Amino acid sequence: MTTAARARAPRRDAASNREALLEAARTILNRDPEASLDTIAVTAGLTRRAVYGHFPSRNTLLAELADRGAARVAAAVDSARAEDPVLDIALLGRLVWDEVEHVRAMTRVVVHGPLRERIGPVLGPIHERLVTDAEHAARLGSGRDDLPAELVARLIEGAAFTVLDESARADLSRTEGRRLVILAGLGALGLSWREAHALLEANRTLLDAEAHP
Amino acid sequence: MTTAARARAPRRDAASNREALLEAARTILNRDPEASLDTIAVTAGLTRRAVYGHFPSRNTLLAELADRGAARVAAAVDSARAEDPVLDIALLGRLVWDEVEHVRAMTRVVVHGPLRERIGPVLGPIHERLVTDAEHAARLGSGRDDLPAELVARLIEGAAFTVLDESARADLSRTEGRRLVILAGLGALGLSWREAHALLEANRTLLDAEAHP
DNA sequence: CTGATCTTGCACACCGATGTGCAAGATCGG
DNA sequence: CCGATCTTGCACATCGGTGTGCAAGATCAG
Repeated sequence: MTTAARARAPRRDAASNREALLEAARTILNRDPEASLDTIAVTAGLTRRAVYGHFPSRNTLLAELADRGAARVAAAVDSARAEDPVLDIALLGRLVWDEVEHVRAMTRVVVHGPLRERIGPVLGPIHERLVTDAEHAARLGSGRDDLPAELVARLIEGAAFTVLDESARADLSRTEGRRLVILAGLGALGLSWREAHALLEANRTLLDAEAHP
Repeated sequence: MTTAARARAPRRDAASNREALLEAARTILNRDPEASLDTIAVTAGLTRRAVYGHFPSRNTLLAELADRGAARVAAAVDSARAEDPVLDIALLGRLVWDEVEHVRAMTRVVVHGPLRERIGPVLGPIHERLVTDAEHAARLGSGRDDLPAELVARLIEGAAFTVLDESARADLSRTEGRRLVILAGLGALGLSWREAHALLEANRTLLDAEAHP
């Protein structure tokens, strides 16, 4: 950058160790979101002291982890969109679910903790899309009209988190999680369970392995 | 108890200070569940050191707080029961809501934190009642049949916590909270929003000031 | 092989929290 | 008023965590 360029390229295990730290943090924090830096370092095969050779502080590590996750979710969310608002909410559930189900226990902490503001640029648009869908569905008569769309969107988000908790507790399969997060979301939107069930039957791709309608 | 009886009755401010500590803990912990013992003591008009004259440890204080809340919830829950399972779930929502809405932020921490086992005897029966209602409703065709009753019960509980979070965020009124917790619960059970709405219209006492059907 | 780069192991300072000991003081009961 | 009871203020120990400094060693690039 400035005057003195590096005399030599960095050792190649520097990058791999850095990745190992992020990977270990992902694993450990998903088990215990309050885990100490030492636990993370040891899991990565390093010492706590060595961490500070890669990250200036604990928070920096966590921030980078959150950034990566947020980027993946953002890309997934932008990859597809449905015209019908009810279908779009189901689709949104599936897209987000696929990106967060492998960090189930961590998700709530990241979204509701101090890192929330950091991933705000990702969360905001998702929330707005839910609000738009909710009021669109209400106008069409397919979604509830007895609560403000803003509130409906929050109920749907809350339902998704409940499924996240439950799936971490009961160790649900990926497909079961998809189904559950969609059913719970549509229930919050005001659909009867038969309607939600029928929608899933009519759109089997929502549960399929790789679907980008 | 044993040989040496107290020479004199305890000072009357001992009891009142003890109550002040519990009251302060309720207030402070509801704002910040991680609040320090010092904050609680000062709020009660005492010193941190004085707390140990009433409680042997921080945890003891919290435990007594949880016990009192649990006792109130247990009494409320046992005060009424409806024949129809759907109506019973709505009723249950209202009964519990009225007892916990004044400690909104604290509820999730107590139920999901280390004090959970302490209030287990209260939580257990409520959960069982929800499960029974859910499978009963499924048999009648009024509740969802596409998920195990155990899971449906958890979704209903999760919906209630979502409403709790939202009500703390948006400072909803007591009545709005009642309505919301019932609607969210019935949505998780699989009712359409029109059905849920109709049920509330047919049972206005669910939202009334003092109803014991 | 040489030397830069990375890791380690120790040390330390710092922070915020809980829990105790003890003496002096304030407060209330009889 | 006397004395038991409660509160205070201080010091201290303990614990677990983060962040740094420094020297010695391991590791890898060239």
